[in-house]
Amino acid sequence: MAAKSEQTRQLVADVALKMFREIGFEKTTMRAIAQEAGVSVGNAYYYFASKDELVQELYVQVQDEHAVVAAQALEGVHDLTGRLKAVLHTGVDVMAPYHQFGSDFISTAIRPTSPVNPFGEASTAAREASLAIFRSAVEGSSPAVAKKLRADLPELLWLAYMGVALFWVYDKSEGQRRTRKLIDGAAPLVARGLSLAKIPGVSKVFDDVLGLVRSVKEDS
Amino acid sequence: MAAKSEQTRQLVADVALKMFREIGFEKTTMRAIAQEAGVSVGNAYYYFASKDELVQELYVQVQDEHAVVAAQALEGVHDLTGRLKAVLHTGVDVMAPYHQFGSDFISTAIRPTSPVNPFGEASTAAREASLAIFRSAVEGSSPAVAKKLRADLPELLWLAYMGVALFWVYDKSEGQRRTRKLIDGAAPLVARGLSLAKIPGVSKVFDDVLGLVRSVKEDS
DNA sequence: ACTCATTCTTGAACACGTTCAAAACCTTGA
DNA sequence: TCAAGGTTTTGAACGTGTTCAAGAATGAGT
Repeated sequence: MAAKSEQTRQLVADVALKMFREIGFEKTTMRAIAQEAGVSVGNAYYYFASKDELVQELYVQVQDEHAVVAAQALEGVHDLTGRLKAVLHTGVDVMAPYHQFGSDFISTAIRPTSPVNPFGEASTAAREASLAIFRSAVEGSSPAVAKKLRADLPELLWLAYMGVALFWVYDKSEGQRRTRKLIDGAAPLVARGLSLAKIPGVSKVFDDVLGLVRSVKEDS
Repeated sequence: MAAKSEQTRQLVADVALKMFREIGFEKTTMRAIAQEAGVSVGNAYYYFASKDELVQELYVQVQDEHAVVAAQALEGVHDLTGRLKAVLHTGVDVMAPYHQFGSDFISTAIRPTSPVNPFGEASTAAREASLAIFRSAVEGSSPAVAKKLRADLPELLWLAYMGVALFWVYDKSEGQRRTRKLIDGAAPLVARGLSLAKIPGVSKVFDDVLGLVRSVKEDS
């Protein structure tokens, strides 16, 4: 069976994630991971081409958990404000154990060549999963979001979520109180802002924003 | 005179910045800098506590140049759209020689403990200088920006500028065409969006946005 | 001119992420 | 049972950023 190989891989990943959580990114050296897992350094590299790939492992795991928890939190909530709050708060929830790790993570993730980069190739699956959460948050809301916004909104919200995550990393208040405050304040504002789309003067601006987003996105 | 010491410092900095520009961040090793400058590795570290501090040197220099060039470009331009474009385009201009270096720079800069972090302590001067540019762009515009927005707008625009810089780093189109497009599209939209503040329904939302920004900012 | 403290400079040494040739361990087929 | 071929594991070695004890150069006071 191929189980032995997979077992080693899992062992290394588990040990690494545990150490990331408990002592942070920098102190979790490849040598320390190997020693703690009872394998050689080279063996860890046989399964993970770089330390970054171990971070990627963490990223995927956190995203998966977010998908599950968010879906649960969305049940029975129908207004957009509530649905946004649900998705964002659960997002912060699943990241919480890694807060001290956050800055190193982002620093890694932001590099275009990193496997963890949320915009990059290697993270396509994780990004799609995350996008799907926002799509469901938007589509399931009643009263419904203006039709012309519905297509692009999930992506924009996801982008905003990246911003929230960035804010969270810098948030040194206890329990990241400020991030919670930001979410609670911003969610209703987004919902109200979107409802302004009915006002003729505003509608035009919205159209142009969407047009710009699309044109910049397509020209790649 | 203390000139000899300052001379060595400048030499190291100049060599480092030149190498950053020409061969990128990673290939510019501390050993290579030292060799090229004709000093020992330890000597470079006597003047710069870390490689990051050399990046900080670059950051400050680019900001200084931006201040000069932007002030020039603002002359004779009075509408907010034009002033925004001027500031943003010159910002991209001064960064241009470092585009390939950008991702490493941002990856360094985003770490809260880094001297280069634009939100951090060590960059206070550079950030203030950059903020001043946006303040002057807003204050000098006619027709004037709504009074209640005037205080907070520069900081928000600066934040948006950080976003533009991030976009620019990822922008692989030739000459960063897409970033230019984004600026040209976004500047008039911001101006038009702000003019909506007069509409009663919109005004309330604006107030709440500002309230949220302030409350999150103060609670630190 | 001669101290002596301060400033500047050196290069070996450390821990880190990463690589790689070699060894050890399977698994398969006869 | 054995040999062959593939998979997994090892640990020494490389280049990196960084540190530091030691030495050289400088300057101020006598």
